[in-house]
Amino acid sequence: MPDPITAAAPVSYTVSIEVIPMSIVDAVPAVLLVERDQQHALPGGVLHAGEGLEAAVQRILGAQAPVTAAHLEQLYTFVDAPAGGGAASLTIAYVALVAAEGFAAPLKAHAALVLADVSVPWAGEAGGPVDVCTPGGEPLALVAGDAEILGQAMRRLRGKLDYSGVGFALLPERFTLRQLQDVHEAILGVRLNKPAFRRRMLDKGWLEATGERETGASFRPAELYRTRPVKGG
Amino acid sequence: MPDPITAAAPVSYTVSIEVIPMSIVDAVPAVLLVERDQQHALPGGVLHAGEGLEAAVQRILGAQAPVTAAHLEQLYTFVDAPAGGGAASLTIAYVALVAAEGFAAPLKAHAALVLADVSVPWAGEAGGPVDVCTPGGEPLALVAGDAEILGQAMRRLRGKLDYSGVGFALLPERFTLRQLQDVHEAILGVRLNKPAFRRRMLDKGWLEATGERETGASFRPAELYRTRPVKGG
DNA sequence: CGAATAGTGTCTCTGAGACATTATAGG
DNA sequence: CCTATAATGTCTCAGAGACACTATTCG
Repeated sequence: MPDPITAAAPVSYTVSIEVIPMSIVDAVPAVLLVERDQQHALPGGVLHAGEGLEAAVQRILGAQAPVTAAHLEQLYTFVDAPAGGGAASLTIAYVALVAAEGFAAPLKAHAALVLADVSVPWAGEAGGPVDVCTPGGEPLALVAGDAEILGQAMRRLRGKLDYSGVGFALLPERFTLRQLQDVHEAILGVRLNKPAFRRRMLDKGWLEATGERETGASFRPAELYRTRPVKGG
Repeated sequence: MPDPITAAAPVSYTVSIEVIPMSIVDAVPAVLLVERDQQHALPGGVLHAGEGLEAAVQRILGAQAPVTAAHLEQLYTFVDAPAGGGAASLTIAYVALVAAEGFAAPLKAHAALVLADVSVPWAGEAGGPVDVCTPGGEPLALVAGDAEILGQAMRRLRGKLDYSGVGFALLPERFTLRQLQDVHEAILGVRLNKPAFRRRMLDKGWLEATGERETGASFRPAELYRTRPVKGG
């Protein structure tokens, strides 16, 4: 027995998307933020008609922070606080994982883009305070709500890190085991044991040695690995 | 540089919610489905204006499958296939975990409600085919899309089971370790080792012995436990 | 050869599975 | 005293941390 009013005219929502373009820069988790009115916000925009969610994420990234996301992941959806005007609205948060080199070009091209280091303490499932600052260490003011989103994103990554391949999305196509370990340490915020980390990664069978080696180092060059194409799907 | 048309009139979406009322019945994962037109669907409805997401979930459950959910969890959001009419719409899927006894009353009260056993094979992250049938073993026809949602729900539960307390939401307030193990085995679809399971659970510190014992069994009664109130938040 | 890092061998410790043994209820 | 299940002790094995040692590149 539906209410006749809502049945005749179901409530309409404006649907926004917010994206967290995230990477590991200098062994620290970092995101791209857009500067607006002295504050810093995640890139975002409105979902168009007939547009897929991931397509919208790509469009918004292209317009505000043109990075190549190696992994897109939906985080969660929430209703926005009513904005006075009264139009109901909803936001869907996405995480976009990018290799570190992917941040340089957009930072040069878009003056409003800012690189921010993120630190999220381990506070169980609930999560503690999220700290965002410039690589220099100056704290940044975040738009209301974005700190919470960043915290959820970091916790999601931590949870998925060692049973899924999300870590690889933060690295270039060829990488050394040390780089992979740096990514894991940055996300987890913990130092890991080198031999144990190597064993675990190689035993998973996700990696393939290329036979090539790092160049440019003044010490023994590390072997380059790539993710192994999974056979059979 | 926003497009003037969409900026003036941002696209409106109708937002639906679908809920998976899930429990473990007779050591098997089970859900409540609504029968409609020879098919079976998850309970669902439209999000009202100014309504919170969890409030909407509770309202929809109350109307279609009145259970007491001990744990609500947002699963994911997707855009619906355009329904001819052209109105854009979006669905948010939720999981509602219920203690097994909570299914009896709504099944009696609502004729359209059906209890269905769910089986989701372990097929990595991608997931394999989802099988839904009556407790008797007869397969049920699901509305398009709902099988995928059920699969995601089961995989989410499997992932969270042993680092979070979700398992407790599927049990009454007081329960035996055997019941807890049955819940874990049902969700994971695997037999677990009894001494190891006991040790792990007790070591986590989430449990508290009540000193009371099971009644009615014709053998040694098991001790009843409850979840320990977490101190300090 | 020295510096710096890659990569490996080995010992130990912890946590889980396997299995057997003891404990306790009803009939 | 028999049966069924609870609860626990112990052995073994696998995975991870700690640590030291070897390997390789540049200057």
